[in-house]
Amino acid sequence: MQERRPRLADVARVAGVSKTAASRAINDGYGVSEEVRRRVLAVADRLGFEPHGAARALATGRARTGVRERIEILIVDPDPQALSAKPFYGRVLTGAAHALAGQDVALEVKLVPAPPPADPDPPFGRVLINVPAAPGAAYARRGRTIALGESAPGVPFVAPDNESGGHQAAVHLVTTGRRRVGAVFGPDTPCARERRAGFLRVMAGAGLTVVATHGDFTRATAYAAAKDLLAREPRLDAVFAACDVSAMGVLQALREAGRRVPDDVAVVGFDGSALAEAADLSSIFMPVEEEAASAIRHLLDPALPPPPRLPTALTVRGSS
Amino acid sequence: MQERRPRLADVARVAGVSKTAASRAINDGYGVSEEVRRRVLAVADRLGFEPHGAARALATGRARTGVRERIEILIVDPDPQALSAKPFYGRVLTGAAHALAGQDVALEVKLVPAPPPADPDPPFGRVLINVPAAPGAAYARRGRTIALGESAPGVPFVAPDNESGGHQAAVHLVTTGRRRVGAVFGPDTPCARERRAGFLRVMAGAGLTVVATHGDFTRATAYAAAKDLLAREPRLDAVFAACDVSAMGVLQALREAGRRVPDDVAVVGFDGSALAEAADLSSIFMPVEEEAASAIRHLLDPALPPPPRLPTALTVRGSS
DNA sequence: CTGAAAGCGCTTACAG
DNA sequence: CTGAAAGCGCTTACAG
Repeated sequence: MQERRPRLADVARVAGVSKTAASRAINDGYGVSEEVRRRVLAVADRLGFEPHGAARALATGRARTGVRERIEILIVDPDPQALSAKPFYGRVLTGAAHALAGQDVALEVKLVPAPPPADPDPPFGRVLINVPAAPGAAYARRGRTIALGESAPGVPFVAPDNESGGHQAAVHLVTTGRRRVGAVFGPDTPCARERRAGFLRVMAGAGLTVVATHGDFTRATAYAAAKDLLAREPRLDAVFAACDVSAMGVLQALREAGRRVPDDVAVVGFDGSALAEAADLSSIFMPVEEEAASAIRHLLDPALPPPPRLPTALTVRGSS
Repeated sequence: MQERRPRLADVARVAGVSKTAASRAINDGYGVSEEVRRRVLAVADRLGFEPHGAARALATGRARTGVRERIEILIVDPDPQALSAKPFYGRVLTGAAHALAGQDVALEVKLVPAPPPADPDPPFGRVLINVPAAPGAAYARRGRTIALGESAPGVPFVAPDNESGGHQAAVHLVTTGRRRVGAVFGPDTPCARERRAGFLRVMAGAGLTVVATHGDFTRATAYAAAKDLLAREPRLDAVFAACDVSAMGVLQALREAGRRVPDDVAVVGFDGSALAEAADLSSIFMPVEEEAASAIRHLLDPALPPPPRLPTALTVRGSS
């Protein structure tokens, strides 16, 4: 037996009123006698009536369907395990979820290995992460777009003040008396370059030269890099790592070399993720949650301009 | 000037054909001359015509709107920073995103402090995380539901074989010659109890007593707990922690007490998250991604039964 | 307060 | 191949 889904007309008929009255009773309840309202609602409930979203959307002119709007977090990362391995993404989702709390806007997560082509059904808004190229137009068909970190030219973005973060790390090391400083910088990306610039500016100002190598934000590379630094400067008394994961590799290399942390060598990471907390690692805190929340707020209300660079903060823990 | 969105009628008029022809040209392209098809498409493109999803859904009778189906990941966690702090959730999203790849089903993330009441617009399917009570009916109105870890009675769930995981950790420690074993177990939850049971079963079998305390899966508590264990058994040569974060606290307490890891004391955690990798911590790997993927596959196709307990695996790293 | 009727934008038998 | 017309289920002026 066909269980036809009850329509508004069914409710109206059973309740003995017009569709108009039924509709009003079910919606605002305005302009119907209490008596009718009660009866209609009872019938609707008994029949299990659920308004047809599409029909309603069509009638009201709310262009998109009756379904909630959604904001898409588009994560472009060739590593299929990215969401598992990098705390960054979880933090983004946290910030986004908070900014969306009570908004009745769905938060959709999309994890793709490469920037996708145009979307046939664009969302209300989207947050781009790691979208480097210049697809510009492809993302502009509907809704607003904002990136986390610099993206294609013309795409507004929000980012932490990396330069100042590097600055803070350096000041911390210098003011705590470190003089033979090493650094494992990141790859050749805007954010890594900024961290590096801020760090070196202070060191240069303090008249200190830095034993430095480039890393790729991974533990293994940083581990090898730290061994290299130690070989080049055995009296090393501090290491700045461009991210917390790198810092973990540095810590291990130092321990294996018999150096005590922080007594012999201080270590400062960058990110301020849960990893730093768990490993008792001093780190430059990046306000990732706040970045994401700002991005969402901008999407929700374009009148709120994308914020300028968000401030980082030094968190001193047991490693320095 | 009002930029009215072009309708099918506009396209038809400009192309000099009927709405019927225009519709066919735009949709299946079946039953229209090549000539007309081409012209209609050109006009549609020039006018920037985009079919109105709701109207289309209404006309075709596809009950739900024209929008993609979605699967909701409902994370219930009183900690608003949960997504940032606990790698577990990120791993769940990774597994879910993979299982959904190429399915045209949206992955919606919902982070709430407490189990929500019934949903007015239930999704196609949902994955419950940390939903303890017995809301049963509230989640059953539409779509299927599956939980990660035991949930309300009657709700199917997928979970790792925690008992066997505890077993693996114990076997590892015993077979590598550890004899004065300590443990920082978890709180009074099914999964922590299972890990504990598996661990103790082996130890009892080996005739070893375990110096144990209860933890709460946090670093701070584990840190204190480890100090306590050390006080109760100074010759401690191994510690099992019920999760990786706890293990980090244990590691610190051991280092501060001058114990070398793994030479003096071996440490094994539980989770196998990125944290263990970064900290070079031996750990029982929980197949979280796989759990989530299985859950999604079940939602997508109920014919695939919720899998039985998924196997855990020991990953030996530098701490044991 | 109440209801007949038009209309939201599209699809699809049906007849030509 | 082509098009006039009905209809998807709901909302909302408009008139009573």
